[in-house]
Amino acid sequence: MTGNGDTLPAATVYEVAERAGVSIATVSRTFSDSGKVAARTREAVLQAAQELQYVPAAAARALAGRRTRALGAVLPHIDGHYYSQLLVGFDIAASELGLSVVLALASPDGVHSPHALDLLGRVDGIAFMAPSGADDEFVARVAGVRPTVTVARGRVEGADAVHAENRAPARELTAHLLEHGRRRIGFVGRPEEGSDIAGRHRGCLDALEDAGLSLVRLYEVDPVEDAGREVAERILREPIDLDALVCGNDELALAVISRLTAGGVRVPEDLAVTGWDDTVAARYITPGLTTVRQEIEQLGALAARRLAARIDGSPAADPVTIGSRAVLRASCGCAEPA
Amino acid sequence: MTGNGDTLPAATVYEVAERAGVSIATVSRTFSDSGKVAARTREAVLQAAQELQYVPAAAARALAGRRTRALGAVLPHIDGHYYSQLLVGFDIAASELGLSVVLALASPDGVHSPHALDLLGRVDGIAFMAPSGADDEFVARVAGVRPTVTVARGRVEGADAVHAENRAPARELTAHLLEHGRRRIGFVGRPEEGSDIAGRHRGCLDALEDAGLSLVRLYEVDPVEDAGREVAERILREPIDLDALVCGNDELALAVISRLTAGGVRVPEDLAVTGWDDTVAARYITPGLTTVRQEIEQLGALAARRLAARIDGSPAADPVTIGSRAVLRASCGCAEPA
DNA sequence: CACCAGACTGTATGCGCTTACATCACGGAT
DNA sequence: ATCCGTGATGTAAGCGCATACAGTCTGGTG
Repeated sequence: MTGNGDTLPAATVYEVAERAGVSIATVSRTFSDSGKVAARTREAVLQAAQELQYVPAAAARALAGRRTRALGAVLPHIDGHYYSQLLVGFDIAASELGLSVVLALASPDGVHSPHALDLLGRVDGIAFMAPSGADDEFVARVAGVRPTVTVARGRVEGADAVHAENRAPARELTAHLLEHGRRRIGFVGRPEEGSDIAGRHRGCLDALEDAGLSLVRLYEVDPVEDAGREVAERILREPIDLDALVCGNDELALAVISRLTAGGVRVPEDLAVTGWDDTVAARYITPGLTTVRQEIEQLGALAARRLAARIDGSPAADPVTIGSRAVLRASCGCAEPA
Repeated sequence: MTGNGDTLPAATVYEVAERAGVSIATVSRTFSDSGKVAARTREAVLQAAQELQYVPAAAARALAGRRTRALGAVLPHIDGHYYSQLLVGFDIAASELGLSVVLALASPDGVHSPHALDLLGRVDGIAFMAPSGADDEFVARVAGVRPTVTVARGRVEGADAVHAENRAPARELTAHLLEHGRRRIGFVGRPEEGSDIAGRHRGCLDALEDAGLSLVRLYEVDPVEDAGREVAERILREPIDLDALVCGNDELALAVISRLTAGGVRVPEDLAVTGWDDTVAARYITPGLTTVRQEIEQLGALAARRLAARIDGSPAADPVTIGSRAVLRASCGCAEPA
């Protein structure tokens, strides 16, 4: 038999109060440090609490205080750099604000489990970090009843929005390709209304227009490896006159490069390729992947802070955007650095 | 001005009860489907609830029901494949059991924010997914008062434990290296008591012993890219007679290969290298990284289910281990597949 | 036709905490 | 000496729900 198996009932304010020789109100005040407790008393309470291993019951606090002190985070249940960083930033910022984070992973297509609703009863505000999709309606509904922030999604009435910069960097990235002498450019990714990839697509078109050119081809696919491989295969099968491919994210770009290279296409000599996100693999593939790095953690932190502000009564604010910077490696045609 | 800014106070059982023409007990029963409600009544309640956009307040349920219906997950705040998958598995399993997940990220060195304590007041059970470290004491303390499960950590009295298989696969992997004719093998990673990497190290030694050999060198470093690069640099600087390197994880292996290759060492011809985790980059680097793949999601799911069982009264059970399988690519000396 | 077992539903209590409001002690101002 | 402001603490009333216990109503039995 390992351990005692059972757990003793936790101490309550009453027991702490009795032990410290004060009333429960004083215990409560001590733990919510409203500053209204004399130093001596405070010490005594803390001491008693420590001895009893007292931890305030969040449920009771939430019920009495009418706020849960928790934030909800909805993201697709896929692993990967982007969402991990987002979540890390969100959690750190939330915990700095004294808020807990409750998770609600949605399936990648945006369908929520019935428990996504439970979330509403658990938190003071919700951040939607999954890409726009089947849950648009749900988001709008939530935004009507709780402080809500969307992360890199289409605009929702009543919700705050935070974004990573897409259009301008995409424009620069594409312009960079043009400087390398590329002229026949294709884009890989589905530019869905309000999504990150739509912004990247737009920026790519901007640069092209600046140069009096137009996009040779749009491969409208999901931003996943499989889709990237398929695009590469289509290119190998029906060669078209393309000298650069701007991919909506690194997953696509990596798969494209890998498959194309295996098929005999030289990257970047025959075809330059760029990605977006600066994932780990981007710096291990050959040639190194030229991509865009963003402070996704900051984005997550921003979301948490906006939510907290809304909860504290601030009105919804204008969308906020965080910056990004290109990481030039070899896949665009630059010389591989030492 | 965007949105109404304010949120209406949420509906309660009282309002639903009144609208449906029943008592609050019936509303409560309907939502906790204890099966004690007549179909007609149930319909009426659901209807009323829908109209009022009623969502049960988790805090009140928790307080009255004496259980939060939430699990806590403690993991280091680093991004990466492994922890994402773990969390995804944990969350999916938890939500299938009707439980929410509250996050508590600890800094990578195991130091918890003061808010890690809050977690105790918020959940019915806690899973520690961060590697053993500065928080060992905290884990033991939690295990004394709440159902607790450790994931890939050293044994803790009173806590359940789940692990991924390490020793046996490491033995096989090393044996595979021996089959390739390698004899002078080194290990990269710090084999800390009870950790995954300790198991891998042990398995590596097993295979060596089986063959009457011994480890040529142990590079005892943290399992991160920087450390891998430093090991590679040390090897370039002070060449030692090594023909294979078993790395504690992919991060190390990738960094080692990358740096070594840049320094003129041919992998796998001069030196074979293996990793662990089968991260994304493992299949994009050249040569493809031979590594071990594990169903980390399953591990997370297992943790959630054990916790739920403990909460429902089951006693602590014996540690559980999930399997794994080697993924042979080219870095071990195998021919690169098509 | 009286009686009883279910099957439902209602009443009432309390989960552990926050927070208005009341109380009290104390010291300076008048 | 009296009055009153100030700061510290206590009192008590819920917060929204689960649930034990007590009805109420049906239909089947003897």
